[in-house]
Amino acid sequence: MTDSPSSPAATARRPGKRERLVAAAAQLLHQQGTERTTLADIAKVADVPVGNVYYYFKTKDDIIAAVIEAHTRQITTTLASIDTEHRSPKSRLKALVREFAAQSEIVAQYGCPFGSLCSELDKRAEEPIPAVAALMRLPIEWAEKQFRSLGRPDAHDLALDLMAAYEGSALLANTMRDPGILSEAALRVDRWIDAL
Amino acid sequence: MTDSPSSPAATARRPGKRERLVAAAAQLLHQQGTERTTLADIAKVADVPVGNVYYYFKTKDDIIAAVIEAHTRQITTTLASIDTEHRSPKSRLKALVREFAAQSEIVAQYGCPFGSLCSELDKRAEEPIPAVAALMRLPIEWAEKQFRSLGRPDAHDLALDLMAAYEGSALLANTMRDPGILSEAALRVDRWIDAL
Amino acid sequence: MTDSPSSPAATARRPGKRERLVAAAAQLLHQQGTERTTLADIAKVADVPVGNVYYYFKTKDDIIAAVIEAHTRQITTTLASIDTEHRSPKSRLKALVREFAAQSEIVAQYGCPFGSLCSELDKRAEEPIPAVAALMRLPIEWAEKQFRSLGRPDAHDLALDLMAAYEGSALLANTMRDPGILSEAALRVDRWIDAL
Amino acid sequence: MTDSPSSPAATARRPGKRERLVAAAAQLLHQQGTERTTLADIAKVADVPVGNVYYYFKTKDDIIAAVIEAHTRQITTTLASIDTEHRSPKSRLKALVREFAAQSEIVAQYGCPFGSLCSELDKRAEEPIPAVAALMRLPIEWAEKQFRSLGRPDAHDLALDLMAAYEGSALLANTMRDPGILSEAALRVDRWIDAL
DNA sequence: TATGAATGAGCGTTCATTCAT
DNA sequence: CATGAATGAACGCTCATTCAT
Repeated sequence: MTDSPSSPAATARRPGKRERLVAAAAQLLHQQGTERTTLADIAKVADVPVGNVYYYFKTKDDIIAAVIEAHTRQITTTLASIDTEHRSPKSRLKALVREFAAQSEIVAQYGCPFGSLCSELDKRAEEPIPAVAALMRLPIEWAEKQFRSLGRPDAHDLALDLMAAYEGSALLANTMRDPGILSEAALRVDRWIDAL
Repeated sequence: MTDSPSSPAATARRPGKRERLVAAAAQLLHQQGTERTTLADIAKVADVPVGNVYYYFKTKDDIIAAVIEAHTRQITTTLASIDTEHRSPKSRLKALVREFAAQSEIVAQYGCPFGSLCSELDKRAEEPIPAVAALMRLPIEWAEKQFRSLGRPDAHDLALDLMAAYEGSALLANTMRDPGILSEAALRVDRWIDAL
Repeated sequence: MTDSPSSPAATARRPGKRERLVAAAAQLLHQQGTERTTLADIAKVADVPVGNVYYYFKTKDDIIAAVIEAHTRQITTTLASIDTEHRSPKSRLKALVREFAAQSEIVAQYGCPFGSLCSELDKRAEEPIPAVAALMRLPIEWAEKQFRSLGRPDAHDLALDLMAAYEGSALLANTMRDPGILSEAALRVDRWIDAL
Repeated sequence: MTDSPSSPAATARRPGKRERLVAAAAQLLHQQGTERTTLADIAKVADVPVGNVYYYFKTKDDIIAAVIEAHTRQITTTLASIDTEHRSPKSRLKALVREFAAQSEIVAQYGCPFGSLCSELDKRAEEPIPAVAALMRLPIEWAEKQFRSLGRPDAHDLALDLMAAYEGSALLANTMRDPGILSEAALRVDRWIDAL
């Protein structure tokens, strides 16, 4: 019986505890915010004893950093897969918009996972954390590239506007607890892209 | 001894302890966030003894509510004064945009005072707080009225887009610590209004 | 009924809670050492709720600093009272030795309160703490002055030897749990002073 | 396969894991004290996996006991080698004093390794630990023998005074961070021995 | 034997809130 | 009205010790 390549190792031990912790932290940070989420909360959701958390992460900030990293990776993956599955810049941009709109329900409940994290972490440190800014920079730069492919000289501004429209609509949708705000904004952005 | 009824007392104590508390809270909530701001912080900035805070506000949530109320009042005042000073819907909308852009420096440092408050308070309670939503609803409804005056049947959507553009740009400006993101977005919105 | 001058104030409140905390800390630091003494220990002995400790002392280090200060004050007082009650340098020095010898029982159990504190605190910080060194410097300088009054040009060395003899004997007495080691060493120092 | 019985194993592992642990513990106990030194610290300095420590030592107290034993052995060795290399009691005593003075730099930094250990361990247990007391008793008894050889009936007291002078000076040197205090005290003791 | 991982009790500290005067 | 003091629950974090392999 060969070891399936997806399983981490032959050792039956360690069923991705670190991953579970990061996933639990990401979920709780999104739902409760950084300050209201305790390490005990994270440990409980991940089903890991509290003391054991510190074997994987030296401080709470380290867990937060891991969550940011996980988000960054997810964004990168999503953008790469859009690049693979779509050829034209317009269809790529619209795919991103669709991706955003697909989360409208959860965003209306808890806000944009990236946006609210950026907002909160800004208050945690004096200096801005580069890794956090990357959460916004990555999709902006990607969108800019698409707009440039469309021959737009104002590609950077368009990318900023696109991202701002999403983050702003996410905030409004969350504040009003109305997913429609986000999904309808997405529709308008979609038409705007078509009209470019 | 002719103590005028409007003056607080014969004792030379500064007027408006409550006002000072609310102002201090508003400032600190903006700069440090709700969770990282302690009542002791607020009391110190307001120069009020800690124990005395509870004479004016039963709980921390009450102070936050007072801050929201103060913000609401300020928004109302601003919109009213725009109404007074400008006649045409377009110049009114552009006046609001100018108002937003004027804060770009402080917004880049601490985020939009209203937006980040909405974002944070969403995580503080299960149920959304109507007073918080009003912070967004008020300018949206006002803008909607202006767009309607311009004869736009999609006035509501335009108002949402306007506010989303501001809040989204504020978030990006804060995340990147770049006031230019906000002020340049304002320029584009300005031209967009002109072009309507 | 006049307010007795020794009572702190007319307010019946605050029966020297801070003093009780410092006294409890001094006792426990002596008996258990700095590291093994918890704030809960101190609070319990002082009969003060744990949370309340932080009203008086911001950190554990602050309590330790207060204990050092209390010790410093006690040393100063003792030396001053010896100065008052004795005229000749020799009888003063012998009074100090008597003071040391009087504590032989408790020193044999827990070590010299000053010496063991110096020893422990040395390991707590990179830099030496001046206030700690004063615990040793004060009696040394005082003794030096007495030896100088006796016309000894090597007054400083004699003072160091005197203090070293006490601290060394205290350590031996504590290690062997034998108060006799300290009290008999004191007798020999006494004769040594007489013979000068 | 002729694995000589004295060589640890065929695997090229470094010899003396246990020895390395004791050496690391001795060093860290001296520099950081017993309470501030963690098993992880010791394991890291000894370059031994944490989990493996417990194969050699059941508890932290066991490692401490091993350090005491190592110190005891070292003292015994030193005294024996002095006995070998010196014939007269006086030159032997002076050799010990020289031994003490040679460590003045490190003692000024971290205290006497034996003295501070005695001081700390006194606070760790209710009952005094005989093995700890031996750290002091051994050199005292050795010195007593030398003084007795010199025909001194007060040999025991002289030995106590000698050791007390060293330990006391070590404490002062450490507290003031001044190696000179110890080395100059050693000079005076040297002259005192000569004058006997 | 060897080792990375696990565990839980406890530590120093914070803070919203209450109380006595 | 005003205020310094009091309170306790909880938080982030540490660490000696144990466990599974």
